[in-house]
Amino acid sequence: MEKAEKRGRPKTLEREHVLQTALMQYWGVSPTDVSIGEICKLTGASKPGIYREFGSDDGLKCAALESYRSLALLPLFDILKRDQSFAAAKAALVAFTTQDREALGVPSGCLFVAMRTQRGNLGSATGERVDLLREEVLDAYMVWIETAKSRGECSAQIPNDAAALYFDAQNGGAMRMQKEGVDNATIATVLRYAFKMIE
Amino acid sequence: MEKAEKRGRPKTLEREHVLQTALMQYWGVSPTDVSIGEICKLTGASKPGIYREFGSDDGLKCAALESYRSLALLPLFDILKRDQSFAAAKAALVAFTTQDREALGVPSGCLFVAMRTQRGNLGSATGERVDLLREEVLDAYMVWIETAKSRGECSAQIPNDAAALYFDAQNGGAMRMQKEGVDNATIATVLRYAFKMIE
DNA sequence: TATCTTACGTACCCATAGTTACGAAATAAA
DNA sequence: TTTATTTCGTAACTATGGGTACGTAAGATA
Repeated sequence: MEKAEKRGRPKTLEREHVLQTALMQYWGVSPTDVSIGEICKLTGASKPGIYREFGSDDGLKCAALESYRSLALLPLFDILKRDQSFAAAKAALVAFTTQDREALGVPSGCLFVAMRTQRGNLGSATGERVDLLREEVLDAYMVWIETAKSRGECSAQIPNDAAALYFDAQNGGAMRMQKEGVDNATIATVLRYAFKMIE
Repeated sequence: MEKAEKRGRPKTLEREHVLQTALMQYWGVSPTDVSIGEICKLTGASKPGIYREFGSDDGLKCAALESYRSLALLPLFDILKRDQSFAAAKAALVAFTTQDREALGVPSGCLFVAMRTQRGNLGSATGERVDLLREEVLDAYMVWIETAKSRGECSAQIPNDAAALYFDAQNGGAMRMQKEGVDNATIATVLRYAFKMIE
């Protein structure tokens, strides 16, 4: 598994460490308020080192977003795609969204939501990735609702695309509340009421 | 009405013009992505002139927020306090939120919502004003719901504080959708479904 | 040992943004 | 006309942040 010894000076930059640090900072602080210099201080990496590894600020953010997708978005997709009742999925969504972040050692709020509101301040690579992810999320919601309707578990008249926007908006609202310091129990209450609507 | 002639060089800085320009920029672009220098270019005012008039970046933002309150938040409070049925008020909220901004010559989205998400990047004066306004908004929703319940127009079991957060979240979501380019008709659909929940 | 290759990191460049020092200009009062 | 007063705006200062030039270190190969 070890890569054969290559020529030249061996690389010492810890890619994963830098990436995880960047992710946590972007997530916990804000994707547009954490400088490369800050990441350097926190990881001990040098600026040129980070640029060699990620190409640019945009590249680092993009890589962090990709990590975030694996970490926080895939579980969401999993809930929506899992073979379970509409009601069970909604409950799982509430539970997932209002997890105790502190206990999990993970920041509150949602990096993806933050990047969407900061869309205009992101580099092209990250920005376009955000757009794609948005599509992916809305699509996942839509397929989920479609399935629920076809199974007769959801008889709401709302069009599927509007319903997808609706669920996405609820999630966004929950993340914003979390950032504003509303406690998770209250957020869960709000979400349950919001999700009760469509059934 | 004209102020008596005062000593010293007469003031030439057009306060209202600067304030309105700043408001529209903060609103249309983002409160944290418009520099004083930009406002200067747009209004012809000089930097020291603006500092003399508003004290600081924080002061200008705070003044702009105050203007925004009069322009966009008071009408909201008016809807909530007006003597009308719960259903009528909800309809009015939807209509107000999804007005054709272009036709009104006003940016899409909501400066107050934007400032809330940017809370950490605001100066102390603006930041604290934002906090106060948030209280004011949540309070207005709460009184409104309380009244509706006491009138028997709303029988939802949701606690009043959670309901206030709920409506606030819906509004925030709508503003975000508007910024992301979702058309007002779709937003109205989503909002109507969201508001249908509590009745 | 000499050379080629690759990565390292200090120190810098440049642009932007908030802020202000300060001399000039304009007006009323003396 | 001189003086006191008030505002004006150019040109700076300082800090920050994205990005990089370049000489050096560390290993493989010859």
